[in-house]
Amino acid sequence: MGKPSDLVQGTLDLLILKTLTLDPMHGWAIAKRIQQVSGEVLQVQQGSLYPALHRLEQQGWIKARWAESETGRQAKFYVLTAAGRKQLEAEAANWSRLSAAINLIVSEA
Amino acid sequence: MGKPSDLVQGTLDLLILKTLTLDPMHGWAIAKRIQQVSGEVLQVQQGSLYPALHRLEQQGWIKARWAESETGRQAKFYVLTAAGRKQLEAEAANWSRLSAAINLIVSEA
DNA sequence: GCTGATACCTAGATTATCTACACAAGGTTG
DNA sequence: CAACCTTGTGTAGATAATCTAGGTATCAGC
Repeated sequence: MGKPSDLVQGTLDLLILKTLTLDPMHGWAIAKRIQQVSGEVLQVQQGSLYPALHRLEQQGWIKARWAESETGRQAKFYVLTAAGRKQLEAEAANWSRLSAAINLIVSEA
Repeated sequence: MGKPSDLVQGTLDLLILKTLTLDPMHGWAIAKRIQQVSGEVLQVQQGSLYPALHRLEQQGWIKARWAESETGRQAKFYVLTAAGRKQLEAEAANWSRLSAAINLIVSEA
C-alpha cells in the first residue's frame, strides 16, 4: 500500500480545494473522501490536514462554520470562497502543466 | 515562465535517473536537458541539482567519473548503476500511481 | 468500563527545494 | 586587455510542506 509517500508535496491544497467544490465538508470528511476517491492511494495525515485547512482559511480561500455532522456531532464545515475557486483554477492549471512536463520526461523512449 | 514553482517536490531524483538512461551526462547537461525536454517548464536550480546528484551517488544509484565535456572542459559524468535502474523503475511506478490518483480527484465532475 | 471510530488540534522533526553565494576556465567583444 | 557571458562545480542557509507522534473530547457498542 501507500508506503513510499502518502502525498505529492505541494498538492494537498489543490486536493482540498477541489474536494470542497462538491459540497461543504468538515476536515475529517475531506481526508476520508480524498482517500476514497483516490482508491486508497492518497492518505492525508491529520498533522498535514489541519494545518493545511488553517492555512487555506487564513488565505481566504475557504471559510469555516460549526455545524452538526452526519453523526450528530459538532464539526467544522468548510466552504470554498470565490477567491478559493480562483486559487483552485490556478493550482489545477499549474498541476497540469508540471505533471505533463514530468510525463514528457518519464515517458521518453 | 515557471513562476509558481520550478519542480514538483520529490520528482527530481526521478527526472535525473530517467535522463541518465539516455546517455552518461554531466550535471550541467542533465539540468539543461530536463529543461529542454520539458519545454522549459521544469527548471533545475544548481542548488537543487548538485546536492541531488551527490545524494544519488551516495545511494549507489549513479556513479561519477571525470571526463572531457563537449566543450573540451573537465566535467563530472554520471552513469546509471544497476541499482539506479531499479530505483528508477520504482520511482516511475510511484509517480504513475500518485499522479493518477491526483488526477482522479482533480478531474472529478 | 473499555475500546474503537469520529473529530479536532499542535509541537517538533524531517526533508526537498530554492536563494544566493563562491570559484574557475574558456570564449567573445569592445 | 578588460569586461562579460557561458559553462561547470559546489556550499550555506532559508523556506515550506509534510509526517510523526502526541493530546483532547464525544459517542456507540460490547
